[in-house]
Formats: sequence, structure tokens, C-alpha cells
Amino acid sequence: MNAPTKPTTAVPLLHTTPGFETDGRSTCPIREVLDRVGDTWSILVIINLQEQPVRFNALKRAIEGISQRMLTVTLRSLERDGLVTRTVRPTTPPEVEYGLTELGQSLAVPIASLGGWAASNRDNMRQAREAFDLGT
Amino acid sequence: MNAPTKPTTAVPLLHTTPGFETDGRSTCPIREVLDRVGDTWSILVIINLQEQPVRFNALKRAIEGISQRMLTVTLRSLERDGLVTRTVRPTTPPEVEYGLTELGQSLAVPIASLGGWAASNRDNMRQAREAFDLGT
DNA sequence: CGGCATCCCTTCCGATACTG
DNA sequence: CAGTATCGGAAGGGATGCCG
Repeated sequence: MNAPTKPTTAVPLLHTTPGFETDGRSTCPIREVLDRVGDTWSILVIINLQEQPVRFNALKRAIEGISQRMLTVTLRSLERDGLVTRTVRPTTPPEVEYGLTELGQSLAVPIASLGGWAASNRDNMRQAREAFDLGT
Repeated sequence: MNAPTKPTTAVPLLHTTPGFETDGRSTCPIREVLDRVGDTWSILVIINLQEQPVRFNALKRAIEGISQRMLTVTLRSLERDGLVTRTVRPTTPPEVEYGLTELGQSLAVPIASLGGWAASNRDNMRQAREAFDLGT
């Protein structure tokens, strides 16, 4: 989900190893998409933008636990991938609004269904975890 | 997605800060679920188990780029959360099969729809990225 | 208000070696 | 085959300070 970095020793994914790029197009699509929105905050940002455009600090308040730095980084990344738009209104102080692109809206649909699952099943997961942890 | 660790200085999430636990139950469900399944490999493992149970090394071969260590860690985590079952057949050499629980199957549904989005839209994301990177 | 730059500690995770 | 243990580098990300 970050800007291009140059690997020094460790290469994250096998298929990005020099000479093993598999022609640069045949990577698993899910892997590729998760590499961009599968981080800690992207999904939450998208969910919070689904209803209407939101300003930077409002977004920051809405997403519990996110730091200013990570919100900025996450928004830039989503903007780069064509999922989020950034609109500056040159007032003083400036207002910056973030919203979803059409692509972003389309991604918000499966994400919302994941959110629905989360809301319905988190208790099941908690109970399973407790049971497992008791088992040893 | 990891076993319980004791934070030393930095606390990952605000709402886990001592005195700010929000009673230990009111955390955003999506955040909570993503903390367990939102890592690099869990989603891919679940997708690969959706059809039928798969043995350890078969799974390793199926998931491009995963290391043995991360496959083990990921499977343990999913098992702990009640999403995956582990079945040992005491032959020599031993055969260990992993499969989805009912809970895991139910999670596989929204995950599959995310996968469908990924397959349909990765080219859009690539193009958006190229355009953005040209823009500066 | 909405950022960016730097510092620096923490966590992740691949590589490697060893076991039942 | 299916793991576990350990190590060390790389990456993640909070805190802080400065800016238009």
C-alpha cells in the first residue's frame, strides 16, 4: 500500500523477484488488490466515505485510533489507486473533502457485505477464541 | 492476528489504552474482525479452503509466495478464531488436512465477492495508478 | 485546517536449522 | 510431511515539530 520502495535483501513476494515476474500481469488478482487495500485502515476509510464526502479531521474523528500520519498516508494511497477523490476548497482555513470515486463506490459494496458479516459474527469469533484458548 | 502480546511502550490502538477500553465490548466490529483476518494471508487461505479440505503442503503450493512459517501462523490464527478446522491422520508420514468451519464458510461468502471485485477491477486500479504517477 | 519530515521503537516475517 | 525455534533485517507506524 506504499509508494514504490526498492527491496534491499528481502523480497516480499516470490513473483516480484527479478527474473520471476511472471510477465508482470499474471499475479493473483486478490493478492494484488489486498496489497493495496488490505492494510489496517483502508477498508475503514472506504466505509466511512460511503455515505457522503467527509473532511479530513471529521474522518480522523470517525475512525477510532487512527493517527494523522496514517490517515494521510492511507488517503494518498487510495487516491493513487483511483478509489478516492480529494477536493480542496481554498478558503481560510482550507477545507479538504474526500469522497469515493465510482470505482471506490463499487468496491464499497463487497466491503460493506464484509462489514455486515463482521457485525453479525464477531461474538462467534470471540467465543471460539475463548474456547480455543481454554483448550490449552 | 497474533497470539496475545504485552505492549511495552507503544499501544497499537487508542481504545486499548489503559482506562480507555470502552468496556471491552464496544469496539468497531469491522476493526475487530479485520485485526484477525485482514492480514496478508488469511483471506487467501480461506479462499483456497472454500472448495474442499486441503493438506498443508498442497495449500503451501497453492498460495504463491507464502512461507511455511506464515502458513503455519496463519492457519493457527484462523483455527483459534473458529474459522478453520485441523484434522490429523496419524499415518506415516502424517497427513494434516485443513478445512473451513461453518463460520469460516459463512465468511468465505463476502470474501468471494471481494475476490470477484478484484478480478474485475484490478486493471482499473492499475490504470488509475499509472495516471496518478504520471501526474507527478 | 490539513498537511509533510524526521526520529525511533515495535512488529512482522523470511531464512535457516532441527524434530517427530 | 508437517511442523517448531531462533535470528536478524525490513517494514509499520506513533510522536513530535514545523509549515502554508
